[in-house]
Amino acid sequence: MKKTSIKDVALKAGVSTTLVSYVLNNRHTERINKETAAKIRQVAEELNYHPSKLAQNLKFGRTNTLALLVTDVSDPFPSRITRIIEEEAGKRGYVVTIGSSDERPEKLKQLIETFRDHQVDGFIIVPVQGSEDSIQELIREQIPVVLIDRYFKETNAPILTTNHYGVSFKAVEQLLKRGRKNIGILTYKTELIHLNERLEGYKAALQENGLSVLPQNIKYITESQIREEVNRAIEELLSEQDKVDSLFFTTNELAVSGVKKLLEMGIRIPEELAILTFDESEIFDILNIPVTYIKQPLYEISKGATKTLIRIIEKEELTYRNRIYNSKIINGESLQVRN
Amino acid sequence: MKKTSIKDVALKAGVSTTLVSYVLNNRHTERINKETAAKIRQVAEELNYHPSKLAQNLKFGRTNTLALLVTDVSDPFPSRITRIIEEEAGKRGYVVTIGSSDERPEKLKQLIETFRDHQVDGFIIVPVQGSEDSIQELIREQIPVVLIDRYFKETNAPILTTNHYGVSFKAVEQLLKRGRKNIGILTYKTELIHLNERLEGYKAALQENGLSVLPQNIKYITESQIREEVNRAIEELLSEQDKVDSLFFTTNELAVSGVKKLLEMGIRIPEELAILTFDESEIFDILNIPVTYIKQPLYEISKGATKTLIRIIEKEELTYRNRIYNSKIINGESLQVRN
DNA sequence: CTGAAAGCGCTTACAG
DNA sequence: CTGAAAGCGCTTACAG
Repeated sequence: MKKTSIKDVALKAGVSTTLVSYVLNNRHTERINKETAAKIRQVAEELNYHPSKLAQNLKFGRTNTLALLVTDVSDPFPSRITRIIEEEAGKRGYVVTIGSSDERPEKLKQLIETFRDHQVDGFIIVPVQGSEDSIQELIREQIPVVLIDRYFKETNAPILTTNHYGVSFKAVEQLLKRGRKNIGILTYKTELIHLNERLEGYKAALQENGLSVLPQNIKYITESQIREEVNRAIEELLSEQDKVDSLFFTTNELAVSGVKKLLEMGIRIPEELAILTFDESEIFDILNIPVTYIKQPLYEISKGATKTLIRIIEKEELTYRNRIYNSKIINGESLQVRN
Repeated sequence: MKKTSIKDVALKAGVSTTLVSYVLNNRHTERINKETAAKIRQVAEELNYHPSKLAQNLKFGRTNTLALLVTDVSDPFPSRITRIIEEEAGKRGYVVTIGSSDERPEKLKQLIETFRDHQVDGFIIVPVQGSEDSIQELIREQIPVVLIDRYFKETNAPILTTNHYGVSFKAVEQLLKRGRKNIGILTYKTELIHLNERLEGYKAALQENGLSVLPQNIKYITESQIREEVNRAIEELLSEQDKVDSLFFTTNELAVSGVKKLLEMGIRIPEELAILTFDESEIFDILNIPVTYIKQPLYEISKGATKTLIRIIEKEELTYRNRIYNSKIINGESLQVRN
C-alpha cells in the first residue's frame, strides 16, 4: 500500500498536480475556481493526503531539521538544554535530531558527518576538547553552526554562553565579603576554556582582594576518577594546618561528589565550610543543604542559540555575533548572603 | 555557493552521473574501468562531494530517521532512554529526532503529525493518557510504531516494557517476609495501566499473604500538586493509630518528595519505615538512604525497542510481538534483605 | 565498459 | 482559470 501522492489526488479530482499544489498551499487563491478548489480539498481529505516533506525538501534544499550535539543527553544539564531547544525549534517549524559526543572529538566528528549527510539545516554544538577542526570544517562548508556553553578561542561560529569568568569572580568575592578567608577550589584538569575561566575568576577575586593564590588550595581532578580524587582533595584541603573555610566546585558533578564526602566526614555546611558551585541540583535542594550556586541562564542560552541558528539559516540579518548571558548567584539560605 | 552535486562530479570527471553513482556506491565494480573509477573518486574527493541524502531518501522512500516521543527529555528517566536509543539507532545507521509530549495527548498528536510529515521511518512512543487514537491512526497508516514503558490494553503496536505487576508483587511480598506488617502505598490517580498494575501487584501481594487491603493505606496523588499531597498523605499514614511500617512509592518522583518529607519529620529509614520505590535515584545513593528500589531494565527495553522498530521498518521477520523484560529488586543495604 | 533516460514527489515559471 | 513541463539530486533498468 503506497502512500498517496499528489498525482493520486490530481487524478481523482480530475485536475493537474499544479492545481492541487496551488490549492493545498493556498497559492493564487484569487484566480482558482472556488469549486475546483473545494473539490481538491475534499479529495485530499478523503485520500488522507499528506505532501511528502522529502520531495519538498529536495525541491527547496532544506530539511527544517536542526542537529543538536551535546556531550550526553542523559546528563541533567544537557537534557535540559535539549528540552528547551526542542521546544523553541518546534515553535519555529523545525525538528531536532540529537547526538551525544561523550566528550570524544572523534565521536563528535562522526556525528557531524552523519548529520551533515542527512542535510540538517544547521548545528547547535556543545564543543568538546579537540573538536576545533571538525567544527571549522563545517563552517568552511558554509553550514550554519552555533556553539553553546563552551567555546574555542578562535572560531567563526557565534557563541552563546554565560560570563564564566565574571560570575566566578563575583561569587568568590561575595564569599570573601562574608568573612571567608581561605577558599579552596576543585576543578578539572582540562583545556576547556569555560572551565579555566571559572578558575581564573577565582584567582582574580583573591588577588583583587589582597589575598594570594595558594597552589595547595587548587585541586585538579582527572575526569576519569572523580570520586577518588575528590575525596583525596577534600581530605587534603581540610587536614592542612591552614584548613579552607570554603570550597568552590567549578562543576556540579564535582560538588555532588564533594558534598557526599563532606556529609560522610560530618562537616557542617556552611558553619565549618561554605560551598559554592555551578548549576543547581535537585539533591541539594531536597536535602536543604545550603550551598550557594551559580545559576546559568540555561533558558536564555538555549533559546538564544536556537533563534540565532535559525536566523542564520533563514539568512536574516544578525545584529550581534556572540551573546553572553549573565548568570545569577543564588545563595543557600543559611548562608544568608544578600544577592 | 551551491553544494556540489553528482552532476558536477560527472562533468569534471568527464563521465555520466550513472558511473559516478556506481563507483561511489561500489556497484558493478567488476565491470567498471579501474582508471575511470579512480578518476571519479579523485574528483569526488577534490570537490568534497557528499551525495544528498535528501535525493536518496526521495528515491528510496525512507529517511533513516526514527522519531522518539517521550514525556519530557529533561527528566532523568526519559533522558536515559533517549541516550540508549540514540546510541543503538546510530549503530544501525539511523538518526533520531525527539519530541516531548508533557503527558498531553494533543501535544503528542501534534508531534506525531509533524514527524509523520517529516517522513520518519518509524516511531518509538512513550504513550500518554488519552493518546490511543493518535497512535492507532499511525498504525492504520501502516507507519511502524513501537510503544515503550507504558501501553494500552488494545493496540496493534509491539510493546516493550517490564513486568510492572509481577515485580511489584514480589517486592511487596519481600517486605512482608522481612516482617513488615502494615504497608502503605502512594501512587498517582491515573488511567495509565502500568502504574495501576503496580498498585494491583501491591494489593495482590497483601491478599495472597492473608492480609487485607486497607483503603486508608492507599493514597492517590494528583500530578499537579505532588508536594502538598505527598506531605499530607505521609502525615496521615504515620499519624493513624495503625501507623504504616513501610511505604511503597509507585514512582521515583513520589519517592523523592516523600523521602524529603520523612527526613524533615526525622523518621528513621528503615528502622521506623522501610521504603520501596521504582527506579534508582542519585539522591538516595548519595545520601546512603537505604531504600529498596525496583530497577527497570532500561537498557534492554530501549535497545529492544530500537531493534524491534528497525526490524519492522526493514520488513524483517518478527519472531515475537511484545517483550516483557524483568526488573530487579535492589535492596537498600541497611534493609539487608537478600534478593 | 558506459550513458541516456525515467522516475521518486513535489513546486512553479510560463504559456494559453 | 488551468495544465504541460522542467527541475531539485539522486539511482538503476536498459540499451548499446
